Amino acid sequence: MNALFDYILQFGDLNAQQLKLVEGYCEQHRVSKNNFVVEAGDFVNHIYFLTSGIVRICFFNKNGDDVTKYFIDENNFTVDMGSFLFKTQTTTYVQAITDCEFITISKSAYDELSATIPVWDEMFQRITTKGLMAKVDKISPMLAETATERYRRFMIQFPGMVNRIPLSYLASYMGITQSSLSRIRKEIG
Amino acid sequence: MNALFDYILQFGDLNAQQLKLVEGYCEQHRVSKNNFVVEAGDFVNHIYFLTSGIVRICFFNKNGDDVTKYFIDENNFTVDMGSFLFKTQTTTYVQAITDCEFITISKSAYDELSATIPVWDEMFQRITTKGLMAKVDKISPMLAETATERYRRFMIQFPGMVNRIPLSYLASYMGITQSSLSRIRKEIG
DNA sequence: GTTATTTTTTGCCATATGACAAAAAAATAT
DNA sequence: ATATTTTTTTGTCATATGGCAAAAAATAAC
Repeated sequence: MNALFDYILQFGDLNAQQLKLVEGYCEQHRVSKNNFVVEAGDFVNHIYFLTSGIVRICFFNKNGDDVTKYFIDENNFTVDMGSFLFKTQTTTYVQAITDCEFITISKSAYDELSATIPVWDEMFQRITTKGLMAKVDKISPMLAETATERYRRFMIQFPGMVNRIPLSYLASYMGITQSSLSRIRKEIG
Repeated sequence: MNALFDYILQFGDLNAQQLKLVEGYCEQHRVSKNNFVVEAGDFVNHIYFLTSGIVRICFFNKNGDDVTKYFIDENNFTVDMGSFLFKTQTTTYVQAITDCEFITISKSAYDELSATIPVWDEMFQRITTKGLMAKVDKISPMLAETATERYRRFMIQFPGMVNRIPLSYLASYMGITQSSLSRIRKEIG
């Protein structure tokens, strides 16, 4: 719970009373390895703050390939904020790569907090915007890099995550085949 | 001006009086071909709605290569909303690829509108979020595609833009060399 | 219209990555 | 512990793309 508070307090100030209020709306949620947190077609009606584990965001392309868009690790929101805020169907899956624990807040709870805490919406606008900007900034340079550079960057950006993610997922995130990634890893060590 | 109104009214309702108010704050701005609208290091203090022309968003990597992140065409906001809203320095350049015309709203005007029109902030949150999501959705699948597929997708997503953009920019956007793109284009026709 | 400059195309060869299949290793179930 | 399944590595060859340089074409300058 502290992790969640630490996180959101970066984006705005809440007093002790407000934090208490937020805490009252929080729920615990567990998803075990390989299960889906959210599936394409769902209307997302919770926000998920990941307190332990790793999830991946993926979709299936027209050939049926499972393509990983990105990974999210501890102490970050995993949700498709767009779907949550705009009440649209998601087009992506959120899958637990390891056993995961979340703190969730339902849409109705979110709306009540929004009505009660003046800065709530602004905070979540910031969280959403910043999260999306971070994604753009991570993905965008990858195209101009070789696979080896992407792998190096990934190891730097997510130290410790590399060894917890199946190679196939990481390869599809990097846009290369599993075999190639295996060879790159062998090369680099 | 109508194009701007059409655009923002997708994201919330404004009555005639409010539109009048917005119009009063709008300014015209022209940037001629190859000039920069915004440079890395600037604090962005206007939002730019592009009414004619094409711009590209780019940055320079550590090797000094000029890397194009994406293109924006008529009737879209070009601004780095993150920098605008959070008053941070941009890290990217916005360059006019053709002669461009913009409608701009200054930060101070924006803030006054924000104070006067209740739904203003919410509308721009939506515009920002949606714009960022669109970027993620465009860039994200590219990694899993071959260069040829990327080019085909680009032609579909931005019909008419292909022939107004220098090859070198388009190539760097797609993460390949100009020569390769030239060959792909020859192949496809 | 001619010249200079920029942009695009092409040629040649090197290298990175893909496709497919099989072997090896690791994880999981019994 | 053993068998089964999943994941990773490796082998072989084909193909896509890069690097570099020069030619051709298009654009801009005079």
